[in-house]
Amino acid sequence: MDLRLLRAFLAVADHRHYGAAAHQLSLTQPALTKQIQTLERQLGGHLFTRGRHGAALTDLGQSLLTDARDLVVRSDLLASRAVRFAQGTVGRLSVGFGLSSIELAPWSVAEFRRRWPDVSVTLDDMSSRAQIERIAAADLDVGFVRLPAGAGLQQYTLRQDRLAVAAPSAPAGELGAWLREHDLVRLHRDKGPGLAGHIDRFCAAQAATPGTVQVAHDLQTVLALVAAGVGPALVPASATRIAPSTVSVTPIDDPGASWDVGVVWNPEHCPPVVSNFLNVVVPGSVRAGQPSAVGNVRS
Amino acid sequence: MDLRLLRAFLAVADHRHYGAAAHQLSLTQPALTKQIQTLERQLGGHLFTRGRHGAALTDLGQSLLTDARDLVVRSDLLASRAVRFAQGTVGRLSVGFGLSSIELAPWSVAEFRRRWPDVSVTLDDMSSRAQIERIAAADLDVGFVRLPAGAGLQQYTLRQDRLAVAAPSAPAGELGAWLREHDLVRLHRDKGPGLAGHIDRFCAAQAATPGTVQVAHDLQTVLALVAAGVGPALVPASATRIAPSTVSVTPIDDPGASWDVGVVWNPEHCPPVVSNFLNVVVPGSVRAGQPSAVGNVRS
DNA sequence: GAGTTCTTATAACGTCAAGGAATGGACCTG
DNA sequence: CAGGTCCATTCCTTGACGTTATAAGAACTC
Repeated sequence: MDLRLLRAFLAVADHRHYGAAAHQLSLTQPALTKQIQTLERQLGGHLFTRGRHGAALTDLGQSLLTDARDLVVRSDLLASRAVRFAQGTVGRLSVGFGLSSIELAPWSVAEFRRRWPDVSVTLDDMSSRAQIERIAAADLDVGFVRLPAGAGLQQYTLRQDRLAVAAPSAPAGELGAWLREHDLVRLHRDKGPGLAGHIDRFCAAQAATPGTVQVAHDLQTVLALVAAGVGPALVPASATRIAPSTVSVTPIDDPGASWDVGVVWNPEHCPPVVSNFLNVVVPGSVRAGQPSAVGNVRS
Repeated sequence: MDLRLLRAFLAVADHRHYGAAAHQLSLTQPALTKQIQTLERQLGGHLFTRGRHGAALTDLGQSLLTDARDLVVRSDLLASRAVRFAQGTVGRLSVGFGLSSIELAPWSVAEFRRRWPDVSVTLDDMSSRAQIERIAAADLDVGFVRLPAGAGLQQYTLRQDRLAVAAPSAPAGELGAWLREHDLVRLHRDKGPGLAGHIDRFCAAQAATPGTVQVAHDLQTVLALVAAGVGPALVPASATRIAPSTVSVTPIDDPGASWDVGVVWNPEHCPPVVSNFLNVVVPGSVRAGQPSAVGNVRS
């Protein structure tokens, strides 16, 4: 069953005239005649009764008509959907975000949704480390994470973040000394292994090893505990926004306290939707439209 | 969108191996490679990631898979249905019958239904004249009628029928004299114009012009009126079976009282279902299976 | 790490069928 | 009967498809 022959059949059925049908198909009449003859040979029966008034459908032709139309329409739909999918106009995209990107991800996703409304976007909240693992496994498309991402992945730095002291009042005196005198409210390691590691390294660099007053499972709670006077905490400066007004957040002005935040993706798994998303986040970063092009489209 | 390419795509998707897929398609591997490349070029994206372990579907391939399967299945269905329709294995058949063929038609149709269960048969009850008109207009496929059918139609004689006298008791004496002494219960002309004409001609040949006692609209009623003593009637001898036991039916032994009954069809409109039906009615009358064949079926 | 063995991709070539131009033939119309 | 309108046929060119042979790449083996 060749769709080309079915299209020929439908054209003739519509026009009831070989010449007109051939013109519509950009063919000459003899070519069309041969196509219809081929189809009739394959089916084993005549599709049209030819006569002075042109071509009229036989019973067989009539019985074929609706289904043939249906099939041709479906094939066109299939093709157009596939092309749009290949262009990233439709499809699915999963985006990861976490502590490091509370402000970055939502905006990017909203903008992407506006530009590509037919792509369904999934937002997943998880630690930078988990994002990176899943991106490497091609299980997640892109992520907003604490950099660097690691080998094999591509990244783009969007901005910097740094540690800040969250306490009822700003710490007085030298920071290292202050740290040596306080135990900290901490975020559970699993919820932010990158952050935890960073805090450890920074404290070590300050020659301090503060203990743990209490562990919380999200940043909101950490800040609430700080506000309740349980103890101070080291938090990302970007968390200022979600801090209660009774908590003083003091960014730490030290190179060792800062890190890069950016978007990460897997160059081995970069379908058009991903390229399009990256172009929203970092305009001009990736050529858009046909990143996985395979040559010229003919038909 | 070429179904051949979709089949290639599905084969590779199933086997995840070009060689195996090519074998299934009775192709060599390079040919299959080219088909997939063609499809990928048309869609504008890769369908498979090729590697040591064969070919794995990309997102694009995955998104195409179910719809492609559906389309291919539908095309196969369409083709097989069309072929069976062309062979007369499925389809529609309208059969006409009337007074002349009360016993012939039902048996033929029943037998045909047994042999070709997927053809839906419509039985239409109408006069021979109406059947012939509709057959000539290709509005009815075949009919069981009083012969001859007329120009342009083909017919086959199945048996003879003749007039019979239906009366409370068999007519005594010479028939012509008897006819001249009785008025008749008659069937409405429109219900059996052929029969009515035949009766008129026969009576005229017997030098009788019997009047009309009463007109009924079906044969059953005519016989009931006879049984009720309203008057005698001339009816087809084949009507014996439906006559009440109190009515004596005496076939008339005269060449002028008999006629042929047979099956009629339109040679200009003789799709396979019709040929198949005729083969049931008159085994061997028409070559079965591919009466409207158009050459050899290749694919 | 060189060789082997899996893959898929490419090159070269022959074949066959699709399409175009010209022509034929059947049928109606004036 | 000439002219017009259809579809069918013929002949020819071109290109697409498939085959054979070979390359190229990646993952094992020893």
